[in-house]
Amino acid sequence: MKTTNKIIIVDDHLLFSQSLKLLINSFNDFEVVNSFENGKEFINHLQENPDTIVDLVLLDVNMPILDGLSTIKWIKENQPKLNVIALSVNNDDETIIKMITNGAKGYLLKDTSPKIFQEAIIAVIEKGYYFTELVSSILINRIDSDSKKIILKEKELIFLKLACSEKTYKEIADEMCLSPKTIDGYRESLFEKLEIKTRIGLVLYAIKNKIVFI
Amino acid sequence: MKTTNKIIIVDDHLLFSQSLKLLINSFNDFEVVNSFENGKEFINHLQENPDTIVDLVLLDVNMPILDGLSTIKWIKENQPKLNVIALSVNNDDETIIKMITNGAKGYLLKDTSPKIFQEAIIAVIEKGYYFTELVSSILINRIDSDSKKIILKEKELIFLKLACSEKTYKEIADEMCLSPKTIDGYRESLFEKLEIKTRIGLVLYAIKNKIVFI
DNA sequence: ATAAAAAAGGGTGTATTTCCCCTTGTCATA
DNA sequence: TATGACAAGGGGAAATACACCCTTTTTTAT
Repeated sequence: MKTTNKIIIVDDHLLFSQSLKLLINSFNDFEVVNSFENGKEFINHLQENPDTIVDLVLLDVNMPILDGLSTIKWIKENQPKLNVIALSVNNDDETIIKMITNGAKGYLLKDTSPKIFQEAIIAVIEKGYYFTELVSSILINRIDSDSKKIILKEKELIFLKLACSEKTYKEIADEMCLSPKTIDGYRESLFEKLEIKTRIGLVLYAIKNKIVFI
Repeated sequence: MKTTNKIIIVDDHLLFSQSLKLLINSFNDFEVVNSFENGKEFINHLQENPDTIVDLVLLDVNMPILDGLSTIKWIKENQPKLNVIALSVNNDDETIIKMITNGAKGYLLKDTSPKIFQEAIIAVIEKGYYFTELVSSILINRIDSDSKKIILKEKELIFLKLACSEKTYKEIADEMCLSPKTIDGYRESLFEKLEIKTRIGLVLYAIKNKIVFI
C-alpha cells in the first residue's frame, strides 16, 4: 500500500497556491498539507515544528520578505534532505543555476502543463530530480561560460548602485566616506571588468543584471 | 433557478490556469468553459465561434504573442459587452489604468485570496464591476497627475533612446544627422520636462517608462 | 616571513557633459 | 500681418567624467 506524499507550497500568489493545491489534491497519492506566502513564514513553521514530515516543497522564486533563493539556501543549511522544486515565471539562466546549485531538485516554469508538472513531482519523489530540457541545456552551457565569470567586490557593488543615480562621483565619495580618488579607482576597475567605457554603461549593466531595481 | 455562469480563462501559465479552473469549478454557479494561452488564441476562438456565450473572461495581462492590453482593446472594439477581469502580478499604475480605461471591470493581483477572488467574480457578474482599494486609489489619484502629463516630441524620443547607450552626444548627433548643438537642445529640454539634471537621469527615466528595453 | 595582490589615495591632463544665453527660420493663427 | 511658439543651431565657460601613471598601506597567500 502506497502512502500519500505530503507536499508544501510556498508562494505569495494566493490565487495560484490555493488553486494549485486543488490540482495536486486531485492527483493520486499526493496531498498539500500546508502552504505559506513567503520563505520566512515557511522557515518559521519548520523551526516551530521540527518534526514536520514533508516529501516535497514547491518553492516560488519571486516572493516578498524572503525570496526563493534565500529560502533554499536556508534549507540547504538546515534541512538538506528536503526535496525542493523551484517554481517560477522566470527563465533566466542565472536564477535557474542559482536555484539548482543551491539544491533545487527541479525547476519548473509556471507555464508548464499540469501533466508535466505531475511527472515532475513524481520524478523528484521517486528519482530525486527532474530537469526539463531548458534546465539541462543551461547546466551544460554553463561549463564554459562561468569560467569568465565577473566577480564584483563588495565596495564596487555599493558604488555601482550609487552610480545609478544623478549623484556626482564626488557626492558618491562623500556618501561612502571615501576619497573621490578611490571612487575613481572603483570606476576604472569596473570599466575594465565589464568592458565598458562610461557611467551610462555602468547603469545599463547594473539594471540588466538586477543589481539595482528601478 | 440560477443558471451556471460561464467563465473563460486566458493565461499563458498553464499551471495557474488549469489550477484556477479547479478552484472556480468548486464555487457554486460558476464553470470554466474554456481556456487559452494568449490573447490571439482567445480572439481566434471568438471569431470562429461567434455564438459563444461567456459571462466573464479572466484575462492575464502579461502574455506572449498577444498580451492582455491588446486583447482587451480588441474586445472593446468587437465585443464590448463582454465582462473582463484583468489578472496580473503587476501593480503598476500605468498598466492598471490602461486595462481599466480599456474596459476591464476589475483588476486583481494574483496574490489575491480565493475568497476575495470569488467576491470579485460575483460582483462583476451581478453589479458589473469590482474595484479593490488599490485600484480605486489609483483611479482617484490619476485625476490630477495626468493633467501634468509629460509629452515628448518624436525627435526627443529618438534622442532619449540613443542616450541610453555609451555613445557620446557627438556620436548621437552624427547618427541623427544633426548638429551636436541641436542634441544639446533636446537634452536641455528633456532635463527640464523630466525634472532631472544628468544623462543618468535620462537613462533611468527611459528604462522606468519602458522607452528603452534593455 | 615575505612576496604578491588589493585597497586607498594622489596628480595632471583631456574629453565630455552641463549650463546659460543667443540667433535664425518656419509655421500657424489670431 | 504681426506674434508667438517651436525647431534647429550656436558661443563660451564651468563642472564633471575619464585616462594614465604614481605612492602608501593593508591583506592575502605561499
